[in-house]
Amino acid sequence: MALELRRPERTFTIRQLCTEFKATPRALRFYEDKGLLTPARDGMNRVYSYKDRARLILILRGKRVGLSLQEIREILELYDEGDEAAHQNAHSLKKFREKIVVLERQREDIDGAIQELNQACERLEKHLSEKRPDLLPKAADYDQMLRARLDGHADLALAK
Amino acid sequence: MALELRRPERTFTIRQLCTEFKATPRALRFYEDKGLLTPARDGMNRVYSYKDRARLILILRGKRVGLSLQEIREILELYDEGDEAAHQNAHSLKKFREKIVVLERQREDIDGAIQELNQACERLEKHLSEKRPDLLPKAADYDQMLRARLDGHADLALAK
DNA sequence: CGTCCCGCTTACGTCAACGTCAAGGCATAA
DNA sequence: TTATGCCTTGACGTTGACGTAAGCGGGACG
Repeated sequence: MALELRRPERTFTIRQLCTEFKATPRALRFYEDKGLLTPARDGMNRVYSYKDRARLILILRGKRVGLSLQEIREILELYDEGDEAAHQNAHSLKKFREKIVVLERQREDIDGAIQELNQACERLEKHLSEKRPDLLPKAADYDQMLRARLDGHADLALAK
Repeated sequence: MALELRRPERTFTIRQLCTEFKATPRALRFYEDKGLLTPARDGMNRVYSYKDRARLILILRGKRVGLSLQEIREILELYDEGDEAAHQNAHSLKKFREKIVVLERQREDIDGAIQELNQACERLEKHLSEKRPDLLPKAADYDQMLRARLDGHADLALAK
């Protein structure tokens, strides 16, 4: 099935991409409005290519790390216009470097936040095990959590 | 000076905190509106304690990692009600664990985004060095960047 | 044949996180 | 005294990223 998806001539409907990546048709059309996607058309209907799908993956990940659609568009544009407008590109270069700095700090922040949440969890578990051990999560719940985590990564696995 | 800041009885005006953390008074009042901060008052004026300042640090970092003010409030609430409502805390525990999973994925996303931005930068630099080497950043600019980065971390150094 | 279900477009609504006035209080400086 | 400056509380405006509803066209199903 992963092989199916990888076949370059393969195309997708809007709904297929939406269900695959848990987006909405409205969102994809919005991205198109903003120039981040330009799917082909079959009559009126949008037809997304394998490349469009790859762009969508980049868009969604960009969003998750806090990039604006505007910034994401700049990155995407860089990918398909190998050339032209060297002046603008100098500007892009500066902005990208700045963004990298921001993201690196963001990663530090996330590490810190994870640490603190872990500490908070430990405190909570200790508190609960003393006062209300009945409310502590059971082995079954933990199992459930692991499965959820894997589900969350399913699209990433398909994406590479 | 760091010792000054650490003295627990030390208080802060709204503007002091704003300049220290590059926020605006409007933002701090907004956080108060939403229940994330509850500074004391001297007449009409807000008086922020050392603890308020610590909360603000958590708020700002929470924002940087993409938490909503709502979520940040939940975390903060957990910090000062060490007790009571064990049932609710069991719920908090679950939410925190989920949030940790989200953050871990987010860190992966950030690593990927940094990689891509770096690649994009390399391509841009190569492109520029061939066509418009005059537009390439100079050593002075790099110096400037490093200074900016250090400034950005000054508050963190004071904060810990 | 009607009626779902998709899909399309256009247009207005919404929500978070503030920004931006407006109108005024209190204090210090000229 | 007036002026300057920081603080206050509303109240309304803004921006980004969509949601939602209205209205139409086209296959598929019963």
